[in-house]
Amino acid sequence: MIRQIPNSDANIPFYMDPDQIPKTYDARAAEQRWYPFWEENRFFVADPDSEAEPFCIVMPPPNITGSLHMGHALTNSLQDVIIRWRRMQGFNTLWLPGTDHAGIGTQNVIERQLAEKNLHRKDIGREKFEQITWEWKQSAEQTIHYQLRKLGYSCDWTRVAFTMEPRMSRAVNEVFVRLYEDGLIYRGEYIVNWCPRCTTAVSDLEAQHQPEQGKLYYIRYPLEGSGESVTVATTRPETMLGDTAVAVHPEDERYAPLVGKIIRLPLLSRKIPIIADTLVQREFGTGAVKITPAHDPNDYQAGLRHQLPQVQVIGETGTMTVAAGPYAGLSREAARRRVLEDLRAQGFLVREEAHTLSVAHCQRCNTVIEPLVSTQWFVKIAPLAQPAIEAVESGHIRFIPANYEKVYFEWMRNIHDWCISRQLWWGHRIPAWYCEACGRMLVTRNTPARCPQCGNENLLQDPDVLDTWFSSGLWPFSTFGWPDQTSELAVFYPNSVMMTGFDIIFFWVARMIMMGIYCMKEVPFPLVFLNGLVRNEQKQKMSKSKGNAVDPLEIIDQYGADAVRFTLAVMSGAGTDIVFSTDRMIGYRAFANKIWNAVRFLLINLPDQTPAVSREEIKRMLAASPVSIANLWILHRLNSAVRQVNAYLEKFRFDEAGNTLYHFFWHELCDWYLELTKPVLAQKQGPDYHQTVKVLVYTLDNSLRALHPVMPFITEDLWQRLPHQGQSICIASYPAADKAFENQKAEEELNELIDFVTAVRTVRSENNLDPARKMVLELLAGKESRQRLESYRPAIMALARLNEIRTVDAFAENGNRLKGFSEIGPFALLLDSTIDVKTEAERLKKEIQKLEEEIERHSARLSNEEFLRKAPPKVVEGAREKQSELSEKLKKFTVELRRLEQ
RNA sequence: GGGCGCUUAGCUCAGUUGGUCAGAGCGCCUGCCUUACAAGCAGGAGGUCGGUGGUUCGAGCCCACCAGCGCCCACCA
Repeated sequence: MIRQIPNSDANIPFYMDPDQIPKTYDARAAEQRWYPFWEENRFFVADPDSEAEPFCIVMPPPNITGSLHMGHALTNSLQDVIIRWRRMQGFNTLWLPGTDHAGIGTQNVIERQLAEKNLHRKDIGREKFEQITWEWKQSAEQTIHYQLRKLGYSCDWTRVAFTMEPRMSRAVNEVFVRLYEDGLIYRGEYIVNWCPRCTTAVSDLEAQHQPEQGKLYYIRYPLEGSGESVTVATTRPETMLGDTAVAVHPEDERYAPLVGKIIRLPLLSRKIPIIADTLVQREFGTGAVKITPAHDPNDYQAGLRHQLPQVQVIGETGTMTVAAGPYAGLSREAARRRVLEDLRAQGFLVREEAHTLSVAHCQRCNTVIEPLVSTQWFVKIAPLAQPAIEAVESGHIRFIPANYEKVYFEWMRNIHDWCISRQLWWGHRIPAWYCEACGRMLVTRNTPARCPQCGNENLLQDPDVLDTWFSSGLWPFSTFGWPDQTSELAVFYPNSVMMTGFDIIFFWVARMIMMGIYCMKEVPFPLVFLNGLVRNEQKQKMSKSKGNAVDPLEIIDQYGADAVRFTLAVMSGAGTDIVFSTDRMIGYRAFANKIWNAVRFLLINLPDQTPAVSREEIKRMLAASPVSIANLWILHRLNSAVRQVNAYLEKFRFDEAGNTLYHFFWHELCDWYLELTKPVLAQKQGPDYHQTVKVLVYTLDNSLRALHPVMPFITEDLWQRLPHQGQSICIASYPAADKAFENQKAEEELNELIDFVTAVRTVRSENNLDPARKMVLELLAGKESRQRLESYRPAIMALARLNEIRTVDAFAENGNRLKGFSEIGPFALLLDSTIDVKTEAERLKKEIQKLEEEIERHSARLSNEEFLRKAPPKVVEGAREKQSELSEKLKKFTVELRRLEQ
């Protein structure tokens, strides 16, 4: 029978008949089948009018600079796990997807494309450039959305957002104007980080410092009117052309007489003063520093203190200005070489020594940052930072892992004003206009018609755009239509949790917190979960710029989306990076196959027309009639696994949640329970058979639902074939623990059975007995043990491959027997051939030695009076019990060994 | 210069408030195509938890120092 899935690709057959279901899981088919089904049935669409408790995550919008990489797959897989889990728990769940225009990043992408055609953006003009970039945005966004769907993410596509769409611009302008009116945005001339290649200012965060091997050059500056001179040390000799002073420490006795004297700057012969300023460190270099206010942040400040002129010798594109005199027109680098040559030739270069320095590079293009004085817009950050710090201090926002709170505080407490203007073409235009007639500046929400001062209608908008993170910072509320008071905003702000990479705490998280509190008077989210980075197998950070980024689609193609998701989830420990490992992918692909075959096993054994089994039905069954140990046990273990998984997900412990599910499903459900049901299923009738079918259906149904948030495709694909209630596993309920299923006794008894079967298998394996060969087993057992055995008998016979179990009061002396020990009692496997006495004795000796060592450790503890006196009674008692258990076992082993050696 | 973190089986890592925690997965060794699954099944080997000292009846787990390694922030020419 082939069932047709509504809205799904008709070319992919969906077999219901167990005989037709393939033996291996076909991930591609399941993925193609179910995503359209989910989306078209609107399972992921949130309803702001719902009565249910809201649960909302706004997706960190990926940059439209390109396609998604494994880092996106990681953070979004974790988000989808949480979102799907909460949705199944009945929350009114919203995961809002979107993309970021990524101002400088995207502009660079387009500029590189133009460069391939030997074009500069100025060749085509701003309008054309914006048009091309919008076209790029369309295609990049399409690719990203496709990738997100392939990964199975359950986002609400009816609410997809983009940071530069009109409603976002409205929010951006609103915030800008409010901040301006509150005096928190100002415009002015300051020294900023300037990228000469991007020809824009960048923020401190975008200036990335890298250690570089350079030189410290000692240059002699002659004093005016005397033969004396002062030697300064610098790593950037070309900036001497812009020197307007030399500074010494005010308490430096060596230079005290020189303060106030005039120096004649070499090469340019400019007269500059010697000043005293505490910025100078006496121990460094010569204790005398050249001051270049136009090209160094420290010197800039010193220049202001001493009213020094600023001589800009390096221009916006990194070439020397006319102020550099004979060096004008040279690049920074060429100018440095020429200056050094000339200094050397004229005897001013005293010496040079190796020196490691920290050089700032543009985050986007890696060009060396040039500090330049220019007119920019700034956000006054301290008043915004203060409440943002308090929000975390007071616990209104918590970080997971918690130690990132320290990182956050460290940065927030030392924060500088934020340069938000960029001399770029791709971004939100700054909502400021200048009157061409009177020069009046207007900061307004909407484009003004005329100058309120002089009535002139010729107003020019500020050509700059905003730092891309300005709009990202509004994401938790701008996506809901703010500044309008929409119902979405009322329901979904604050968001429930912010999940993102730790590398953008400062860029993004901190700014969202500041902006959220400022605009909404309320924190944007109570919880920040930070995931690690994805590294390659050489532990290097995976990134597009390094060229080692991996497209998730390729990996999905090889292992299936569910295996990729499971691997990422289970590998993301608390706050640690994850090392991308194909071995793990292979392992979890195998897990998917295991799940596939477990369900296939059930379907093969399932009578036609078996109905779905509810929790209430199982509870009634437990209350009404005797149920086999195996059934009691698996219900107990499922319940326990479910309880743990829920607890782990509450704590965002994806690794533990994944491991719990994996271990339960494979090593409890498949390894033991399914094996235990085989003899029962073979009966085809009787109360145990009917109960077992029910428990199997119930257990697999619940297991699939428990696994669904991590492995959505395979679980839906299988669940649809099981007897089930409801349209899709996506909106089925998530399993929850229930005390009615707890059964410690079943656990103990089944552990006893497992111990017994394992003991028999061990004996067989260590004596190289054919695993397939059926054997006769004798069990030396008292009354109680015999009773126990009866309930296990068929299971043990099947699992240990026995054709008979005899209970005896003593082992007969005739015939060959292999002895073993279990918690139930000593047993013997009957052999028709001679056993290797020596091998068997060796084995026993080894066991005995192990036991003796363990007993030794315990008696040492128990003979320690202080342990007995100070340790909690529970611990002492536990140790005593263990001790007697071990001694008992040792006795049996010793007896057997002695008998063997006779 | 500040701050954060890591060092546990060959590899990648778990080890929550100190007392069955010395664990998992992969890899390795042995034997099996046992009618759900060879992307499988059964059995097994392997670590004095970086070093030293301390606190404690008891320490991968707490403290100190030492030795490696990594990351973040920072205006030292």
